[in-house]
Amino acid sequence: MKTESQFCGPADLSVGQVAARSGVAVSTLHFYETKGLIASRRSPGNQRRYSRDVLRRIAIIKVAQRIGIPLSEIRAALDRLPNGCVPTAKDWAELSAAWKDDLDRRIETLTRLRDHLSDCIGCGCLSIDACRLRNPGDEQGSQGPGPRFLEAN
Amino acid sequence: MKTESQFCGPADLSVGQVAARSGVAVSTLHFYETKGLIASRRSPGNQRRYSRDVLRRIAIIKVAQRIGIPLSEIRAALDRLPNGCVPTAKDWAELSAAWKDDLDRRIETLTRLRDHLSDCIGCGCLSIDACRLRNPGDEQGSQGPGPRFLEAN
DNA sequence: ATAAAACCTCAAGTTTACTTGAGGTCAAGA
DNA sequence: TCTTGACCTCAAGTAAACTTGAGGTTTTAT
Repeated sequence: MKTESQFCGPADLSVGQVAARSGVAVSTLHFYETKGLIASRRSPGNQRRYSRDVLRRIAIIKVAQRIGIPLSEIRAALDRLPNGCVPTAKDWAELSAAWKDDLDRRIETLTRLRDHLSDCIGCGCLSIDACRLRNPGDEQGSQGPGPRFLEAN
Repeated sequence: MKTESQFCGPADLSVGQVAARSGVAVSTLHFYETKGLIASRRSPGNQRRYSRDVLRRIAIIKVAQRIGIPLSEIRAALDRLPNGCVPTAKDWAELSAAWKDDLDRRIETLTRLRDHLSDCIGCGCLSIDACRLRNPGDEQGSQGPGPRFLEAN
């Protein structure tokens, strides 16, 4: 409140300010920086200074995370943006369109799973080789972290 | 193939056999056992012996995982079953009904997110405080592992 | 009787996405 | 000036769900 530049210009933001405005912890901002998701300049005293674009970038990151995109992919997507580190509305349009497809696929997968589940409720058919629920086929359903078990058939 | 008991009775299974039939790795079976998800008897030589029910139990675990239920909850659900360690068709009906609700909720959340995303594609509205995408509200979207950031507003 | 395949235990490693802590620096108000 | 509060850098911890490895025992097939 006190250090905000009087005229509402593009004054740089400190980590604390970015944290407050974006809703992510300071430690997370540090972390994102090490992961190459955001960047910062330094003040004479070696403190991080962000331009306001970082807020938009973080917004994009958070949306992507809610969709279920891992940080590595988010980073890759942001890296592919032609406009350096300032995502434009057009960039956002492209990203969000791609991610929407991703989301569509996830929703479809889960919906299919749900339908099978409905079919199987109460039927007791959960046999190892017969039930469709047991044999994923196209439905991947991998969204945890860590090494995933590769279904080997 | 060779050691299967001749008459197709309820002969106990070794870890390797369970692994082969269920599609999960031996190490995973060990792991599930330490987590209390499955149980085993021991042979005179201290090797694990499973009754066939374990296959059904594993089937249930895998379905639940695909739905997105964490192992801890799966364990809790299985523990709550009245019938000891052999889930009956009725048990399965109850579990799957509960999990279907869970799945329904997840699908709804993602669908809502997708709709917002569609609204926002190209509009460039991704401003920190205005956009609905940025302000989760009811949509939790937490499905990663590890400590989650608690949205503090 | 043996050799090879399958098991056993326990400790430690892996990935993702962060957080916590220690030990020290910078900036701003009283 | 001095005392906070905000920052900085590393290193290490956390949680989930497993995997890998070392060192040793059982089974099983020959």
